Amino acid sequence: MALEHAILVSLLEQPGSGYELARRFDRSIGRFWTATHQQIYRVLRRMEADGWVASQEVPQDGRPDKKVYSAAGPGRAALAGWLREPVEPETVRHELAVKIRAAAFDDPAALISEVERHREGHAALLARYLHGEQRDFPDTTALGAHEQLQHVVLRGGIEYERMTLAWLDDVLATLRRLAADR
Amino acid sequence: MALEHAILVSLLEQPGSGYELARRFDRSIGRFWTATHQQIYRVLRRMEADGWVASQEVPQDGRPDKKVYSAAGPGRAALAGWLREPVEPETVRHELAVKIRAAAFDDPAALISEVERHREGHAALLARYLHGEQRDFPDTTALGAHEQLQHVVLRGGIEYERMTLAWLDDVLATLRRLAADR
DNA sequence: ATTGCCTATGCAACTCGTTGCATAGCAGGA
DNA sequence: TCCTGCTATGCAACGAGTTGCATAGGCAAT
Repeated sequence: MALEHAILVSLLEQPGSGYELARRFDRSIGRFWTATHQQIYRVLRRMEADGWVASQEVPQDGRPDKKVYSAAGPGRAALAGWLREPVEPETVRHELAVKIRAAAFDDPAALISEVERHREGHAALLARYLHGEQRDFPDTTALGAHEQLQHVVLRGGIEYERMTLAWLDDVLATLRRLAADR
Repeated sequence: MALEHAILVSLLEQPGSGYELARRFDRSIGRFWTATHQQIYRVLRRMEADGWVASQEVPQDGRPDKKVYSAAGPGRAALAGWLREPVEPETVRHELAVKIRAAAFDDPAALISEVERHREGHAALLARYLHGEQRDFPDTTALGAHEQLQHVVLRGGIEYERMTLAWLDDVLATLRRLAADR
């Protein structure tokens, strides 16, 4: 289970409430590990019971109180131990790829608009990543260890999106060729 | 839920038993949708109850009997309907990426051998994909619709592995630089 | 002879993850 | 004014997915 570890990393980078964590997962972390707010709240309670994180009630005016969590000693130790254990290679759940193979048993043209929609989503995400890179890493010559590691993960996201865009163009060309042949 | 649909596609391409499907998921399909044999057996039973697939007992000598499943009419219809519904973008569960960010709070050098191990795995997979491409698509000028769609999905896998290899080299260079700086 | 692996299917128990709903105050627009 | 949406947390129920184990014959190597 890596959700605990992803939460720990996020809390070490910056303490926050369950709600704030959920938004971080929606934004940056979500490309590598997704989680809904339900999962996050449940895991946070378990982690607190295990002493991995500590929480503090923070009253706010104009909005509900929040419980701000931060990583505790045992959590850091657990993270260090996990770092030294091997992990499985990443898994991908790619429904669109299943659909493309399925299109062989139906009309390939029916998939074109769907693939175009996915292409737009990936293009928007790439733009957001590139914008974030400009903002957070304007000068790559003088970065600390922390920033260098964040940056190399971001570069992974950027390259993934570029690759995916090029592939979706390949898919679209194939589907259009097949549609024209009929 | 796309497991049903992935199974249907696989059975349309070639009928087979639960055990055979599990091996196909381990090999080719597994890069886009993973499933254990447990899940496959369970879903096959449900699909048969729903009339999506039909099965036939096949006695074998020297090994246990098997139940060979094939896609039935209602299954094909369900697949055609699913093709016209939008699906979510793919999700990635990338523990290694979480680890790389976690390394900022520990010793980055501790990750080097792990990343090298992952690199080897991806290099082996790329080699297998390229070998499969040579074997299954030696002449790309005269492919049917079916083969063109299979090929474009395979090209996606190939490009994914190439991209990942390049990124892992980038990660290794970063980790080694950080280790040398200490 | 025993051990381990492959084919083939399945049960039981568990954890992971999603979906729908509820509460509750405040802000902003039609 | 009403409706929508944001912040903030949580319960309950369900479905997806994993892990451990069981059966059972055949094959190959030690």
